[in-house]
Amino acid sequence: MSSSLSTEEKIKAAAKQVFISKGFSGCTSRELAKASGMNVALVNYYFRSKNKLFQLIFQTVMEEFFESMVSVFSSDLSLKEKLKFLIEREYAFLAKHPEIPRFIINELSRKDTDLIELTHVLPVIYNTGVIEQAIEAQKKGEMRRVDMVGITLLVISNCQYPFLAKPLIKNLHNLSDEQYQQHLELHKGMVSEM
Amino acid sequence: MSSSLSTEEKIKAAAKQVFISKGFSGCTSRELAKASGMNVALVNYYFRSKNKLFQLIFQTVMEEFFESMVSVFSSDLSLKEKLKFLIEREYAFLAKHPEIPRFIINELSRKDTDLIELTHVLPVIYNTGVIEQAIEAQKKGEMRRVDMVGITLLVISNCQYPFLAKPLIKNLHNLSDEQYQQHLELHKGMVSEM
DNA sequence: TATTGTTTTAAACAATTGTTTAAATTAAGT
DNA sequence: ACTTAATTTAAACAATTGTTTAAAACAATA
Repeated sequence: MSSSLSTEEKIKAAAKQVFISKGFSGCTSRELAKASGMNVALVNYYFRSKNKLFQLIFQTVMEEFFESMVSVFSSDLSLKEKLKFLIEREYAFLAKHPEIPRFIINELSRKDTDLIELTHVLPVIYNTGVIEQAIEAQKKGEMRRVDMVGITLLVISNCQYPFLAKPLIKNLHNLSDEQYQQHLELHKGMVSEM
Repeated sequence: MSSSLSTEEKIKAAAKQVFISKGFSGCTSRELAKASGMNVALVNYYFRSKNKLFQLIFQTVMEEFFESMVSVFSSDLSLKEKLKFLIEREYAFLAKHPEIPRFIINELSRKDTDLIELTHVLPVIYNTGVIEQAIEAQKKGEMRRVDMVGITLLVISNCQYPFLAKPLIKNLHNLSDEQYQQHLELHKGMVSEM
């Protein structure tokens, strides 16, 4: 099945996995090559350098990361429903890709990397009309007086952190994977209620 | 002033900074040495290896990290007051050391490191009597039916994440440091209310 | 002052890093 | 089949990695 992919795609797919789980400075060119069944020269033949390959992959990870968020915001729902749905979607995404928040936060905090352009994500979200909905709801007094930044911060805090801090919490409370999974479900319910 | 410290202390202090901001695999022995004004050989003279030095520093960072948490839990306060106070303390700590949550989560998720022992932290917390307080409060119906794991998860999610995700949120909403600071304050107030 | 042991230095070590070379292989077009 | 271009390979490159060596500088003690 993996042989049906082109060499370029194979390298990209493997590199994505390796970068996400070990970070840019946590892996070597040869590791990237070996993970895709290729050699070092091929990686640089297709992507020029380790850094270029990383940049490419980080970009796509970011896009996937915001995809569901934007899709929910642009849906035809009330603000309340949007938030509820967003939490649902976030948890589903993070259950599939639990390593991604750590990866993104990490690499964004690297000072030595080329600046990542996120500015194009912002207009997309703003264009979904969700901002207007929030202002409207506040006028009607349906919502606490918190701006959009506050809401997203609250929502993604409680969605992402439990995945982000899994090794910390597990270690701290001496939990098995199954036990932690249970707490995740409980937490999700609680977040949805607030 | 820095010259009043011993060589060993200078190296430790500098290495702490470097490790926290760049991670174990994000820095080199020579970088650690230079940051303390010493040379590579001295680092290994006092600490045997980069890995040993890291292990030592990670240990102390973890202890500092849990210190305030434990001190609050062992204080002579009601459960409600403890939680309120904990949030206050956490925010104060994180304002001083905003990089630490990322550092800890990151290094704990590394598969190739020697296992970190956190188990001694747990008994300390349990011995503060805070667990008994929680059970008591639940019996009296003063508290929602959530266990200790759920509470700590909720609290530290909302305390740590805003610092953790600063580069992400700032980038996403195009905020200045000052603007982000304002949102932090707002968020803190909201968390305290819940 | 001579003799310890401790601290610091510069240099070296082999191994690994990211990247490039140039030749070998395969594929495509005529 | 012949030619050209695209892909893959193994080997090499200089630079950097973590760590060690052995000698120098220093401090303490007698």
